[in-house]
Amino acid sequence: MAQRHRTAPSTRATAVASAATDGSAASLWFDPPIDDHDRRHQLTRERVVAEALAVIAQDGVQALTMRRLAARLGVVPGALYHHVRNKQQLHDLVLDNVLSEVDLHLDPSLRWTKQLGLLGHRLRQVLEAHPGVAGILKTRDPLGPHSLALAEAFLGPLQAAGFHDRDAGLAFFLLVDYTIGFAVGSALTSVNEQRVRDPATRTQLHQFFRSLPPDRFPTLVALGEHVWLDNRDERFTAGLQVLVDGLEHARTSSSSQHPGGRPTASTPTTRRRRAGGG
Amino acid sequence: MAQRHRTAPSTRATAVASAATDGSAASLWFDPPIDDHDRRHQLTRERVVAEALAVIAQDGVQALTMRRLAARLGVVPGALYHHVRNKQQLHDLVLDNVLSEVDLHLDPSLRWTKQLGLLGHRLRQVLEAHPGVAGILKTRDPLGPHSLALAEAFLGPLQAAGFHDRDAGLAFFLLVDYTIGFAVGSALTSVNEQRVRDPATRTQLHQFFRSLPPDRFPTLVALGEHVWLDNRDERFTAGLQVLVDGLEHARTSSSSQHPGGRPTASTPTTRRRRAGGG
DNA sequence: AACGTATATTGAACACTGTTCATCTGTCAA
DNA sequence: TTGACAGATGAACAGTGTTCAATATACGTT
Repeated sequence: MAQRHRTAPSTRATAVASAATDGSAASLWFDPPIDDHDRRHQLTRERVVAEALAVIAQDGVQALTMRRLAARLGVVPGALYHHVRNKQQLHDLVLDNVLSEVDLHLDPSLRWTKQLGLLGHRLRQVLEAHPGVAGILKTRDPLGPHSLALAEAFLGPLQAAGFHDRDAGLAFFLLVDYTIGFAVGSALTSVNEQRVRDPATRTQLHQFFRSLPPDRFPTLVALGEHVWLDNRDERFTAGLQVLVDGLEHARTSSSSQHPGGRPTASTPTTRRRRAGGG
Repeated sequence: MAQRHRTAPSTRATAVASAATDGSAASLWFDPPIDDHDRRHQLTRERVVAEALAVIAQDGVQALTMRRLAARLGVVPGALYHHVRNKQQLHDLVLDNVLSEVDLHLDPSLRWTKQLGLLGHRLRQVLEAHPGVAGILKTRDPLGPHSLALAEAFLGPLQAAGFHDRDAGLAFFLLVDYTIGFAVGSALTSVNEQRVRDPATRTQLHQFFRSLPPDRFPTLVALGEHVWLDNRDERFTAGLQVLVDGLEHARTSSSSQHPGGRPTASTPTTRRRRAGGG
């Protein structure tokens, strides 16, 4: 009787994973308990990766442990290694899976600056939707298909805008380094993504900044601690805008005449107001 | 006889750490062997941190293990916990120690863009001199004194240049997020700092990029794999330059009239060349 | 229809990791 | 000389990633 509910072997095994929570009431009554028999093919790489994403979404990437993952799948830890070479590969798969969520479709009629800004925002949004996943980028090289597709999406508008090989590459890295650096979070200053929402952490930092000696950190104290915590969205948006503006400025000023030089020259007429005093 | 070589307690214990490899020949001859007696006060927090830095410099931050660190110090693992609360604090101490190497001195007569560029380069240089240490920033909040001093150093020229509170904060984050994001390395594309020098990795990536399907990644294949690996220095320099240019552009165009809006508006006269086709 | 094979899973183990704590010991002060 | 005390010890605990012989199962073949 265990044969009845076998799904078609060719379909994506994600269907198997969602079989228990299927909408049809029939499956609720007639599906045998999964734990009894038929333990043969219930584990798939997709199911492992999906559950890994669930663990990360629930308790962060540091909680993703082979044993815990195996326990959630109702399986012994060693069983995972038949579907995943090691934890590093699991990380790679999770990362590529997350990056696949980035919508790469672009309207070519938009300005290239707008297109790049859109991509940056989408990438950041996806990365921050899976807390901690961006941290994987620190350890692993993202050379999965979706990573490369993302790179292609960035490079397309740049090349179309007139950036040549080297300059397009540099601009691409600038955008991506910034976006990921931002998403990885806590870059020298901000607090970890997971902790930034914790009210205890916020009040703790509040007190911390109020206790700083103003003589050693005058500007820091003057600007206040809100710079640290508030408005992550605004921070990223403003930064990305400045960055794209800089790229546009670089494109218009340098027409790739200096192959080895800097792509942008300092503006000739530098009218500095209040440049002297404090 | 074990009393002779005790250094003055008030001096920085870094001197103790480098006593064995000191330049003076006298210490080489007259210093008694450390391992015999006098195990009483030979362990200090500074010695622990210094040895941790040595381990990181030698085998990377992942090789920094309490047991290994203890073994190198000729001590049992539990002994470390009398000088360091836990491994997180050890990371914090290491990080702050590294950041203390950043030279924060700036010539106020220089343009503010030049000052910020200098700081960015110095920060990156120090971070990449200690491979993997930048990765600590992913996990820990850098609120040590040297981190804050670094923030102060960035904020000073910005404020002097005319950036007001919020804008100065945003610009500061932009610079620091980018620099650290770059130093953390391997942002979506590049290879880990430690691996990028490995010739095997390079040829491996070379073959990998040559094997890519050109129909799916036309721009990627056209640009070639040299974009990935070559000239990290140039990548950072060009990116930082674009970034500072964008900041200057933002400062001159927006005179803080829009408190909630974007600091930079898109250029009104958009002359697009080759904007249509690919 | 029964058999043998291929294979996913098991259970246990190995070598690690960070961390704690009762115990011991060497040093300094009284 | 004695006491107190701070720091090092040794051992243990719980947890980590990973490997591997043995097992049990479903499938393809005969």
